[in-house]
Amino acid sequence: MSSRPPPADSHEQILAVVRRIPYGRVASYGQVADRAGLPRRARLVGHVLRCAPAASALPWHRVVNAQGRISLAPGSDAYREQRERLEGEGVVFIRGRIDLARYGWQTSLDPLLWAEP
DNA sequence: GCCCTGACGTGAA
DNA sequence: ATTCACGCCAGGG
Repeated sequence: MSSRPPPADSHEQILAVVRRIPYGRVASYGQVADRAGLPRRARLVGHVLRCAPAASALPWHRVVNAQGRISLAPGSDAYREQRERLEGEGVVFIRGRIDLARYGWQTSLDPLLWAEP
């Protein structure tokens, strides 16, 4: 058996994880890779997303880098589209950054976990 | 085949 | 906060 999943499977795994990111939340490339069973393959996630058609139903915009910043050239069309999609879901940008403690997927400050009665 | 680049991450200085 | 180095590896030239 292979110690590593074949490329095709890796792509499917990554896409599957991205599809699971909830509305209004964001996940980092590393987090997606991790949950896809591909630790330290953050760059592969970026590559897969780049190859993925923008017209697909994939919520690619919910994937940002570990600093809560959009990893696309600031000012580019792609950058604007990702930011607009996220803001449309209620995600707030502060000086170009997203507070991962609040909008990150499955973080300790998840409002659902700390919700008061 | 080799070399460089890149939608990244982490840790150290 | 910023810079540097290293790990990882698919594609393109």
